Amino acid sequence: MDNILDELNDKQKEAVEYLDGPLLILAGAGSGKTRALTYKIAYLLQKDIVKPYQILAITFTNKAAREMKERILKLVKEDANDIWLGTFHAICVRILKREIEKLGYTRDFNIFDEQDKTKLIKDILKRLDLDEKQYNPGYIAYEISRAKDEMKLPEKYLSEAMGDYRKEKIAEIYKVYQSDLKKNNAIDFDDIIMLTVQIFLDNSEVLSYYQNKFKYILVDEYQDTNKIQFLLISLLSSVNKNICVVGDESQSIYGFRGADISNILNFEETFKNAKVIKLEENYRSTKNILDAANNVINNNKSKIEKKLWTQNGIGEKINYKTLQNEYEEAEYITENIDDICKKEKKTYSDFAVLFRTNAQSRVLEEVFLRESIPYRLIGGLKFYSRKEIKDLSSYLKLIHNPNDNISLKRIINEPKRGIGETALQKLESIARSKDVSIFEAIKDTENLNGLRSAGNIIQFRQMICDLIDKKDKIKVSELMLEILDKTGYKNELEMENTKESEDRLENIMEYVGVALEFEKENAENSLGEFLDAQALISDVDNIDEGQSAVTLMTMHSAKGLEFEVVFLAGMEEGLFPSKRSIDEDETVEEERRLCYVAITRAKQKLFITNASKRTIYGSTTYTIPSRFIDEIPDELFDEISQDNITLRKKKEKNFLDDEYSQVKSFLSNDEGFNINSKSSSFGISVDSFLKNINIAPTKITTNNIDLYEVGMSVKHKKFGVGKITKIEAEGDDYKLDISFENYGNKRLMAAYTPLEILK
DNA sequence: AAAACGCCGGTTTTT
DNA sequence: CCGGCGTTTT
Repeated sequence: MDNILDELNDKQKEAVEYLDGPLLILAGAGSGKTRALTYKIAYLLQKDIVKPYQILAITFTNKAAREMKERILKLVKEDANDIWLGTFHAICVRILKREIEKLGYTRDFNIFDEQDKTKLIKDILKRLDLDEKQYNPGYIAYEISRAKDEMKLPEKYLSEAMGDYRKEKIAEIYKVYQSDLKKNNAIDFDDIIMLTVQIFLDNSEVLSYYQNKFKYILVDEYQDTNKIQFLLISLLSSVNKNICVVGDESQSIYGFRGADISNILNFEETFKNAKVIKLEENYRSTKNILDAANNVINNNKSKIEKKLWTQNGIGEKINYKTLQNEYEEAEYITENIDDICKKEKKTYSDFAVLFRTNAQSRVLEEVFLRESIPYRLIGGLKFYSRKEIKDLSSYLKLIHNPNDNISLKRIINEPKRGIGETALQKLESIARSKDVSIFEAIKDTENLNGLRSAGNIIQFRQMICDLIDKKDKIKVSELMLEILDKTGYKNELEMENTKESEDRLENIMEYVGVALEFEKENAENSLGEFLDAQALISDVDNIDEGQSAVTLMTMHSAKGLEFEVVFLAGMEEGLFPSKRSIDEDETVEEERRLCYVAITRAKQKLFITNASKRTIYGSTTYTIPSRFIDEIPDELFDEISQDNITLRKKKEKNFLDDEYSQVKSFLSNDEGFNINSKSSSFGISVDSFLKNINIAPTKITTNNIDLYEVGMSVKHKKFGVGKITKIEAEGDDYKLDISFENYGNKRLMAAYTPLEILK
């Protein structure tokens, strides 16, 4: 521990030792940026430059915080637990717990999740008599969220909306939303940071306390911070000016949720006398993999010049394979995993399959299950959005904070206890007229006069009050069991005795297990702490490295992680880059950065796959390989992949103008295949399709077009059974004349037509 | 009050 | 294709 600096390269050492003012560490993928950060903290403590509690260190996930804490503990003996180390949200909740009363909330505030938020917005729309179709709750939520990212309170939002009727309406909704939250003594996810900043701005003594307290502020993954996070750290660092941020603009992938890449691009201008140190040596990947990543990212116009290099060997070449459909793609992946496991000394946990959308995971899971390959799926797991889990957690939230109307409304008649819609509506309007919460209204028995369900309501009230009395006396897990028992929730499920109810019970017990786990790790476990932790937890936080299983997750979730072998599945235009991004350069660039992140997760071996035909959400589309594949030089692919590439190139060359028009007329014809499908799915519109071909002519590798013969019986998805009457070559494709039994004669292009050969 | 039905809409990524 | 939600039915 005397010479922790010896374990660093020159640049990292420089970054650790530089202590005078703002420091920007530009660190490419796998260059040991987290390592530099960790060692810097250890160094600060070891040299006794600051006390642990004077350090504020912000990570992107709770898991990263946990790991960093462990590593610091190993390096220095100081108590790393006293460091303020966590995500922006975790840190701000901690501050809010101390300071939120200044804004008129109490410490027992609840944190609303997305579902609660949407419910509240829908409530408000009803109250304001606005049409949900015109004011899509999801869109409103998004707008409010973006506004909060920029510290725009309803008044500010309104002032900017002037003249725009719709925005003015949204401003009105936002205003009511905010005041409703407060009445519920609840905050939403974005409030966690916004309210913290608001407290700082309104209370100079509070701000100055934290400004002086934190002598050093460190931020990891700085490229993914948003405006308000920037504001927060600017405020906090403005006294001591010791702000050290680490990031890589090439890995900025959260623009869609307000992350502002200019935070990192403009760091030097914003923080005077900032020092910049670049970490450019990659310790993770082979040269081939790094080459691929560099080539891809070089297609982005906006980036800070830096060249990532490695002393690692050249390594194996990249494997690229186009499969017929998503099932074959999954099978190809499992086969390769099996194969590599057999031939090399690898375990399942060395592998990761990364995809763009969670929707892709279903087929992968299916095949992994069938092939008996253990896997763990990160994210997409809707455990917490399951009804039974939401119900139980709503009970907990109501008990913790009885003013939470959203939670109360969810469970007041769950399980059924004869408190119907009319009664609830009456109670709600009484509560509103008296400006109290619904639970508060229930407490006054006079308010129940004339309600048929008054008796039931009183019983409910008593039950909740009893549970509130108990909440601080027993453990959270015990409270859960008590709720399940006293409410009759458990009994009802047991009586139902179906497969579904059994599943639900199982889920509930798993949730109780989560609480037990929490109690083990947290000495001072209170209900509030448990609920906060639940609200802040992310999917990656739960990765259990211990078990030997292949990791399946989105490319976003993979940020910051690394694996020996990585599969990138579904590398297709419209999927990745996503359909919604391909019309704008800026968003494509973000997709490209995501691709860069995905590639650089791999240490030794990279597989890229796509399916020529993919079914998602019920509709099947023919696909075009992702432009990102073209951006990787051919020579980086292995021999087996070359056929795939040659085939594609050949198609490209022969893809002449008249064929474009054929494709176009074919597509607009509504015959055969549904590449467009106007409003739905991941398919590609004719325009983007053609635009794409023009930008980067790509192949259409599809059916085994060579297999068709005149006289063959074939089956078409829409036209049914028919016989091929004529085949004519058309570039690399064939025109098939088919006489269908029920639809007459049609002329179809072989490459675009899904035909089943009947013989 | 609860179950059953049927329609519509959304389906990128998430601390 | 799925879930959510409003409507109708019992």
